[in-house]
Amino acid sequence: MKSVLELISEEVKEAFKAAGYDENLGNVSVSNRPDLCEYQCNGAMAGAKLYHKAPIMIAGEVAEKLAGSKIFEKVEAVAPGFLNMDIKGEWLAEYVAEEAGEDKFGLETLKKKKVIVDYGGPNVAKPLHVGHLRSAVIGESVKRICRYMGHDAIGDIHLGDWGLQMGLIISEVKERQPDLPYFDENYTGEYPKEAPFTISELEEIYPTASAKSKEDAAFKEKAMEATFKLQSGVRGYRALWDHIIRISVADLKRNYANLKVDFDLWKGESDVHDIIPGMVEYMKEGGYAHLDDGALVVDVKEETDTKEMPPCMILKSDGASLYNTTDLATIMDRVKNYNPDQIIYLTDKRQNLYFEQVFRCARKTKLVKPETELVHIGFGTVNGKDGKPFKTREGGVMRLEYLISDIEERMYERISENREMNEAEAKEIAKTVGLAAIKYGDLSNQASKDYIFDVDKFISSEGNTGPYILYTIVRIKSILKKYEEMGGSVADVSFKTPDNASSKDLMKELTGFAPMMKTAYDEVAPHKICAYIYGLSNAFNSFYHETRILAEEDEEKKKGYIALLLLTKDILETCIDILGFDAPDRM
RNA sequence: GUGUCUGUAGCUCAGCUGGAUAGAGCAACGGCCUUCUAAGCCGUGGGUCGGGGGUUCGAAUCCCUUCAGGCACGCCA
Repeated sequence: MKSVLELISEEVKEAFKAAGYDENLGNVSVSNRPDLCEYQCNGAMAGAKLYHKAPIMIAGEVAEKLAGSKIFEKVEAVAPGFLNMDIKGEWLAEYVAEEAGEDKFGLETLKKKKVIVDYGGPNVAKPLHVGHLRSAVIGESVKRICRYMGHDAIGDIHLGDWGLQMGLIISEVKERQPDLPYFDENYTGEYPKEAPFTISELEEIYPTASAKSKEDAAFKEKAMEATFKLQSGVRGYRALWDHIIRISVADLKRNYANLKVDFDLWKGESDVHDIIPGMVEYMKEGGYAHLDDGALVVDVKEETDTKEMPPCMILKSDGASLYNTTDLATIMDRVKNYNPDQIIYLTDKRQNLYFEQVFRCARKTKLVKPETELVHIGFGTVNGKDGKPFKTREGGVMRLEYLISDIEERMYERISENREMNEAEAKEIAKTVGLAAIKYGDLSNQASKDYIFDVDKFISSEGNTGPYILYTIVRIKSILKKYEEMGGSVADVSFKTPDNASSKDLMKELTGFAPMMKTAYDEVAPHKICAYIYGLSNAFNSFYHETRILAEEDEEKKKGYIALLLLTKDILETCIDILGFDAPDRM
């Protein structure tokens, strides 16, 4: 379905043409002076030079051609050459009615692509912290945007489950419980089904081991050896590793479920371990890789580069693989198993250069087809109110779990102050609203920028916040419920010509959904969705305060209002679902 | 040093493919609940768009330059 702007532009272009000018001058935009008009076209000014004519003359001539239009209520040429337009409420209502009847509110979906979204990226045996929030929250939304646009998007968590950290944990476990069968080289029996540690012990073991390795060279040596043994497939080490993964993944699943983030694939670095030797061999044989300072590298410099571009490292000088190796092997694996048209990575933006190297390397070595899109979305840092990376009051890393429960607690207090409801329901609502507050707080900022994690601001329901959006939805739900209780049927409503400024404004906002989604997808910009629903919520709330909906005596008018409410609610709920959170029924 | 990102109201941020008087929210101040959720709405004040130059009829937006800050630059991930 064509957007309002497209339809108006077509009309205005036609008028430019009829008046003897280039029709490309007829592009229309939403007015930046709502006090003067609803839509504007600046083409006359651009055309002034072309036709050696005063812009106001051109605008005047075009305005004349638009005189009998079925779309416009008002068209005027204003100095120095603006073409100002208002549209007819009648036409707008018809458009909105059509939009409401269309699948996805008239959004034209794209030719289906297979997309892999690589996000999350937590390390096993380490608790999630604020740093993991952005990848999870933005990644989930990007995946949902892709799906809404018609693509087949697969989310992969891409666990960090294979490096030195695993060796560290194994070594520490060995020091604490040396008698476990995993460390007995002569042991041939079955290993225990139960892990020798719990998740909370595991979460303590890793930092302890990590700290120890920094001070104790001998311990680090052991850890590296353990890593090597694990990677060479030593039976006991693999069995112990299985326990670590199983316990961690169970915990991660619980945590991500709380965030309403779900992955289709729980793959990790370990999954490509076996194909690395083959890939390295392929790169050597193809003449792509060469030795440099003892390390195996692939040159990724290009002639057009204006900056230094270090080579992409495939193997360290000691022959060990590294992050690059795993990522390249993962690309190879994904091409083989899923044949994606596009792979999207979400990581901290500090890895920009790194991913550029990896992508260039993958292309140069023909791991991917030339048309396969490799995209890195680098996001900014989460900062505290002091503008420095977010920390607890004590200066430590804030666990995501605690952060979330703190916010839930505060939402619970708010609910208890405002409404009478039983504790169970209040807790449930606090959870829903709290999650929306966090996710919206993150997503409403541009992904690539750093942002300030301000809990007070996020949980507030004033301004561009999650709770404000939810409150708007809850309000609508509440009115619709009452309408049905009064005997009205939501199936039996239809849009009416708007009878005041606020209902017309609301309708205009509603027409913006499809173009906004297209932009949010093109620019991979969830914050555009936030900005849109904030504007829509504002428009609705203004309308709400000006209009007595249920008390309206004219039944037809009332049905028109209800139709507006329904569409507003549908669009808001669709948007928050794409952002990755829900609205409660009341709050 | 090279590259890259950022700099807009006291604070947090939009706007950046050039258009009219640069927008929101918070904070400050003032109004609006016997009526559909006041977690709301309406209003007031508040700006050298880091600085300088250029292109243009017209610049927060494009180009150059400069200042300040963040980040990245082969054996970490």
